[in-house]
This record gives sequence, structure tokens and C-alpha cells, in this order.
Amino acid sequence: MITRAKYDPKEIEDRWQTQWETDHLYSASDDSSKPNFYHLVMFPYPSGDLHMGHWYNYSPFDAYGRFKRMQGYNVMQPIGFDAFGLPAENAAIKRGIQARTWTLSNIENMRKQLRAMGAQWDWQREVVTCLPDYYKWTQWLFLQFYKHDLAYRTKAPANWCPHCNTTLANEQVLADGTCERCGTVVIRKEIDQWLLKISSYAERLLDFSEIVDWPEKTITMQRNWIGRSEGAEVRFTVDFNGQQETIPVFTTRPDTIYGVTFFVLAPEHPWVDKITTPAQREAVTSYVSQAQRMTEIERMSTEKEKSGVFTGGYVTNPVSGEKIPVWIADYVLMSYGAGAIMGVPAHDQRDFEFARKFGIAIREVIRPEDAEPGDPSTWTEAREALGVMVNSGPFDGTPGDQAKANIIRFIEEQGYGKATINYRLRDWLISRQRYWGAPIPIVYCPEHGMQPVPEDQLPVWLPEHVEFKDTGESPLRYEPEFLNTTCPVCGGPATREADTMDTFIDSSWYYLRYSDPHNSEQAWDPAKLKEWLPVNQYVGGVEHAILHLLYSRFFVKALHDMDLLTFDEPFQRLFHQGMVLGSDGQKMSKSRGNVEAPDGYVSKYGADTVRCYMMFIGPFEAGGSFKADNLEGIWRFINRVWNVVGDSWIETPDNKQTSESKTIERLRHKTIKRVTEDLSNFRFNTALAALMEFNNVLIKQQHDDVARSSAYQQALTTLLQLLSPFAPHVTEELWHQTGHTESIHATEWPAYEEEMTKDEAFTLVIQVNGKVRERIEVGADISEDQVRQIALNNPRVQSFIGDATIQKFIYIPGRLVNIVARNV
RNA sequence: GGGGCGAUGGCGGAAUGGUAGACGCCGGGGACUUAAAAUCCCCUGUCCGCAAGGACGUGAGGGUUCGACUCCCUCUCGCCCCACCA
Repeated sequence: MITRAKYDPKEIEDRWQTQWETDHLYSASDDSSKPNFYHLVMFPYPSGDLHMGHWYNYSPFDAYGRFKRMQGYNVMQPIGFDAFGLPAENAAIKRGIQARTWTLSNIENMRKQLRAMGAQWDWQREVVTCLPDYYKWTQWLFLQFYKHDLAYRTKAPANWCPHCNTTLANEQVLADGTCERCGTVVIRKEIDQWLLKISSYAERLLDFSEIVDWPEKTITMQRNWIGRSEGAEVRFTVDFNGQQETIPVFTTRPDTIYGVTFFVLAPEHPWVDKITTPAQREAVTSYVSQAQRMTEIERMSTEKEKSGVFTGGYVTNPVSGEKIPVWIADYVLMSYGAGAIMGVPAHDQRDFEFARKFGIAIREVIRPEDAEPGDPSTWTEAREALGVMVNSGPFDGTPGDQAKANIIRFIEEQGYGKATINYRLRDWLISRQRYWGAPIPIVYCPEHGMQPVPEDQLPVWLPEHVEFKDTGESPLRYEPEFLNTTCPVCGGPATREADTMDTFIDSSWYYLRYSDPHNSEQAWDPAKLKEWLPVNQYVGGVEHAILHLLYSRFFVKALHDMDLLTFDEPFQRLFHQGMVLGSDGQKMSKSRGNVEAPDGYVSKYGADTVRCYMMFIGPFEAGGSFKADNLEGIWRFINRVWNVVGDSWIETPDNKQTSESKTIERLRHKTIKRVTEDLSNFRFNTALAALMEFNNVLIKQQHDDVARSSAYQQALTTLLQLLSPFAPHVTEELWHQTGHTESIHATEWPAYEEEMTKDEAFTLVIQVNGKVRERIEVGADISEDQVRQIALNNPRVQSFIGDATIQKFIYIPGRLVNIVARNV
């Protein structure tokens, strides 16, 4: 028995957090004899406070990291802040505070909150993306992409407010397509912007073979996002100013080429202007400007009825030689394929709808085997299935499995086009006409044009104090000290690029920097990188399934090709946590009024209770409702652990072996097995349930003789160790109170013997015709004959069998028998 | 429109094709207390029954099986992702 106070989490937690920090208990060494384990969680945006979602995410994450550490790994579990981005700018504008000041004070606050969780963060490796010692290397990486032709500048559409005269981020455009500042209708405007050539990695990004364990769902989402489709580029010919010119289209159905009855250009297509006849010019111009006003969301809506305008122009189908009318329509997107399509209404649903609306002919050119000729005018939808070619001149009768290949061969021979593969994936637009981001390290010289900033002049310093204009324009455009510089080639006056980088760039490489966070000479030391990367386990929200995770994979593959990395995939294992919801089962939001902040609960119950509760809500991947009532259950559990260890621990246990002590010992082994397996599989809720059961048994027996046995005393020790990843403070405190001097978190994870997890007896369930009729305790080593005898001689069982004939006797060893008996 | 996930007591949830409801919350009863809180003990799926016990029961309907929360088919509802990609 220990003389001790009532459980006081506040005092215990503060004390141990300080002690762990003093001891650098959680700093991962770069050269350890233990195997390295890089355990990463997506770093937070410093919005001001840790919310319930952070606690929900980080609690089990940390428990897993602690489990791995006790299993003998040299765990690196870093944390940092994704600190650039729009909210800081908005705060700057709204409250007249500098973005940097706002961000850094939020970080300071969140550091305290993160410490209060008692997680094993390796604070010595912290990265903050908005600080020059980090963004210097973000800029350096941009230069590497630039050098390798993976970064380029071109005209690209941006959300543009004509009133404010500035670009807008997607989140600054309201749902109705107006500017959040002034209510003007936002248009899409082409401006000079920077892009990264992620599209040239499309094929490589479809290869997931280096990945160890990712959710299948996430892989599918990335596959669909990349959107590979095989098909052909076909060049339609056009007479322009007496010249034969061509306009290419992309199609996945070259076999339908004889069914082309119209041709559609995207409204932004360069040929629109050239092909439109004077009679149609007015209608075309008005349609184009209307399309320009529409936001991408409106335009992509499937619900919308087809619209379009005839240009008056014609192209020639290179295969059939037919003259085809040219339309423009917004269902054709400039950004996909060739920005132009061949319209085959009989065999494409969208073309079908378009043709119906505008009275364009529908011609059947593909027919299912053995089918009668169809009458397309009676169809209610397009027939998209493959089939035999008909109405296709010399190709008539070509079977469906050869049709595509035959047409492609023909157009390649004739020089009308070629087989191609198209990807939905577009290049990554990284320019932001914003202040709070890493400046793009480029200067513009009147003499020498666009020039990269020499690497030894990095970082391109982001001004810390700027003034925001009412218009919402980036203040960098009006900051002469930033803007004016000299040309790296001639030394003459030059201007800096005023765009900053997308914050997704910052987060595409932070996990690399953690391996060597304070290096001022290089982005990382290749030797240290090799020690830690790739990340062994990555945990983060499913909302990042596409962008962040795809960008990071692209970065790693590109840097690999530049010989800067030796691996090809950043994250071996990936886990998506679920979302924590309000008590009403709805997403927490201010408008619903169901937002709960964790801090109050932490000061009331302590971090250990809140951590455990987060893990007890349900399966980690499923998320669930936060219900304050249920915290009480965890609070009681931890108090019961506190009490039973405090009341029952003795310095000198006896070594007597009794049947009770053997039962405890078996339960100890069983519990170790359950908790070990559950933790390995991220099943934190059932692991805690196992610990509660274990604890309940120990409490039940704490006043019995067995409590003085070494088996019982060892059970107490094991309970603390198994619980320590979940509740690190209280277990550490009890560990020391029970005579240990080293940290419980530095101890080895308890081992179990398989043999000891097996019971000596079990409850034999006896079913008659599938219904449970009797339960009998029997020895584990019982034979099938014995089981048969016990079952058939049991009076209750006999009464249910009655005079029916036994047809089957099924015995599942260690579990049950089922006697199938029927009246014949 | 396409794809995915899910539906189990009053609630959160647990169950390698083998005892449905572990663990916890809420609720009820009791002990302790002058009293309350805390704590401890017992009960707690529904229906019938004094009880012993029995019947029913995992969104609905069907199927496979000695046996289905679990596997297959159809449907309903909910959530998530993608969405005119040629």
C-alpha cells in the first residue's frame, strides 16, 4: 500500500510534462542501435486553438507511437505548423494585426495546448513553414523544379473580381459566384501564372507498387483523379483563308467516327474566333462571355441543360470526308483533351442530349451483334456499348473488339492522327496573388527577361510588415523594398515576382525537413534523410486523400529523378482517422451551435481522461459523436486504476501459486495479447475495453489473499504498462510510486506466451437444431467422445430432442455442439 | 448520374460463419452519509411468466448453411467522395 493523495491530474500532468521535456525523453536520436520508426501525423494549421478534431486525431496517434517505442523502435514523432495561408491575411485585414504576429502568437498558444496533451512530440524537430529558415528551402526546391523544366509560367484562368481588380481564392468566391468582399459577379480571367508539371508524372503516379499499406479507397480516389483514358487524337481539317489547316480532337471512341454529325469547340478554344462566320459572330461572342462569367462549379454541373451556339463554320471528317458543322458549347472543357470534340450523338449520352436539343442528326454506326438495324430517332438515350461497325463505309462489319484498333491504324497510316492517352490530371497551379506565402524566387529584368534568383541569394525575404489595400490586392505589389531588385545577369534594375506559392507546396515536403530541421546549409542532409525516410506510418484526414497526398508523391518522384532522394514514395502506410462530430451526430459547426472545445474538459478531467475518451468513442477510422457524459466513464476508470494500484501494491509479494494466482496470470497474458493486437491494428476502443475488464477483475480480488501473490502484483505492473500509451501521465506517476525509477515509457512492452492465453476450461454450448439449450463448464482438453456423451446424456438436451431422430452431431472444438434432430 | 461506406438495446459501441449486445454511458434499486456529492454492490434488449423458463430480436424481403450481425441477391434509409473528362 502506498500513502498517497487523491488522484489530481492537474498536478501530476504538469509535473511529468516538465520532467519529460527536461529529460528529452521523446527526442529521436539520428543514430540509434534500435530500428528507426518514422511516425507522422499531418501537421496543423495554426488557426488559434486546438479543437476537438485535433484531440481526436492526435490521441490515438500518440498512443500508437508510444506503443511502437515500447516495442523497441527508435520512434521519431515530430510536430510543426503549416503556417502560411489566407486566414492569417484575413486576420491581418480584419484586425489590423500583422499576419506574422497573428500566426506566431497562435503557434505559441497551440504549442502549449499540444504540450498539455502529453504526447511524445519531438519538439527539437519542430518546423514552421512561414519562417525564413524553412521557406528558404521551399524556394530552393522551386528553383530545382524550375531548372528541371518542371515549373513554368503561362496564362491560366483565375477567379477575378472586376470591381476589386484582383484575383480571388476559391474560398473567397461565394456560392452564388460573387465576390465575398463586394458582391460583384466573379469572372474567370486568364493571367500569367506559375504551374508545376505534375501531369508529366501522371503515369508514374498511377503506380502504387512501392506503397506498403494504403486504404484502397484512397488509391482509387487518386486513380480517378489522375483519370487515365486511352483513345486517339484525330485531326479534322478546315479551310482557313485558303489554307488546309487541322483541329485535333481527343476521343476514346475512334470506332464511332462515321457517326460524327457535329463538332464542338470549348468556348475558350483559339479556333472559335477564326471559324465563326460574320452572321453568327454576335451570338457566339455573347455565348463566350456568358460562359466566362460562369464559375467552374456551375459549368460542370450535370444537372444543367445542354447549351451551345452554331459558329457558322465547318470542318471535314478526315475518315468519311463529310462536312461537319462546328458549334461551341460549355460542356466541352478547354482544359481536358484537345478542348474540342467530335459529336457522336448515337453513342455518347452528352452528344445525344446536345443533338436532341438542337435538332442535329443521330446516326447509328455501332450495333450489338445480331441486332436489327435501329431507328435512332426513337431512342431515349445513346447506346454507348461496343459493337459491330455499321454505316461506316469500308469498315462495315468490323467486330467490336477490333473496331477501335482498326480505325486508329487507319488514321495513323493516313496521317490523320494517332493513338494517345489522356489524363484528367492538370498541371498544378501554384501562383497565388497573395501576401502570406513563400515568394516565388524569380526576377524580371527589362534586358534579360525572366531570371531565377541565384541559390546563394535565398531566401527571397517576405516583408514582415505590410499594408493591405482596400481592394484586396496583394500588398507585395506595393512594397518597393520587396519589389525592386537587381538582375542576377546584368546587375541592372529588375522587379521581383510578386506572386507567392500555394501552401500545398510547403506541406509537400515538410516531412523531409523533419529529418534534418535545423540545417542551414541544405534542405536536408542526405545521410539523415536516408535514416528516416520514407515515413513508416502517416495519419491524417481523408480530406487530403487527393491533393496533399498526391502532391507529396509528385514531389518525391520528381526529387527522386533529380537525384535528390533515393526513394520513390513518401508514405509507406497511411491511415485516415474519422471525424469527431457534435453530440447531435452532426459535423461541429458554429451555425449548428454544437461546437465543443477540448480545453474545459482537459482542465476538469485531465489530459489522460480526454485522451482515453477520444480513443473510446469508437473505431478510429469511423469517427463519432463527442458526448461529455461519456467522459465520466473514463474518469471513473482511471480513478479505479489509481485506487487499486495505490491500495493493493505491496513491496514484498509472496510466491505462493494457487489456482487463483494462476487464473490471474492467464488473464494477464490474455490481456497483453488483446491489447497488443488491438494496438497493432489501430483498434484503440477495444484495447481500452480489454484494460477495463482486466482492471475490474483486479478490483474484485484486491481484498482477497491472491492480491498478495506475485502474480497479482505483476498484473498491476502490466496494467500500468499496457495503459501507459493511452494515459501516459497517471501511469508514469503510479509507476514511480510503486518503486520504479526509470520512466514507464522507456520500459519494454510486456510479452505474452501463447500457451498462457489459453483457458484451462471453457463453456461448452449445446444447441439443439441451432438453438442454445444448455451451457456446461468443461476442461479444455475434453475429447469429442466425451463431449458427445455429456451432450446426449444431458436431461435438458434430451427433453428438447424428444423422440426425434438425431441426424447430425456437429462439434466445434472449444466452443459448441449442435445436435440436428428431426421427426421422420 | 457514378463509386464507396454504413444501418446492432434508451445511447456510444463489441462480436475468426458458432453463446448477439463485451466495454462504457444513461436509468432503476440498495449500502455508506445527519444530508448531498463522490464511492461501492446489484439489476438493466423486447414480450409472456410469481418463478423455473419460453418466445422474439442485429433497417426490410429473399437465398446459401447444421448454424448468418457476419456470405450472396433485391430494396429502403443515412453519410462520404467524384461528377458534362470526350
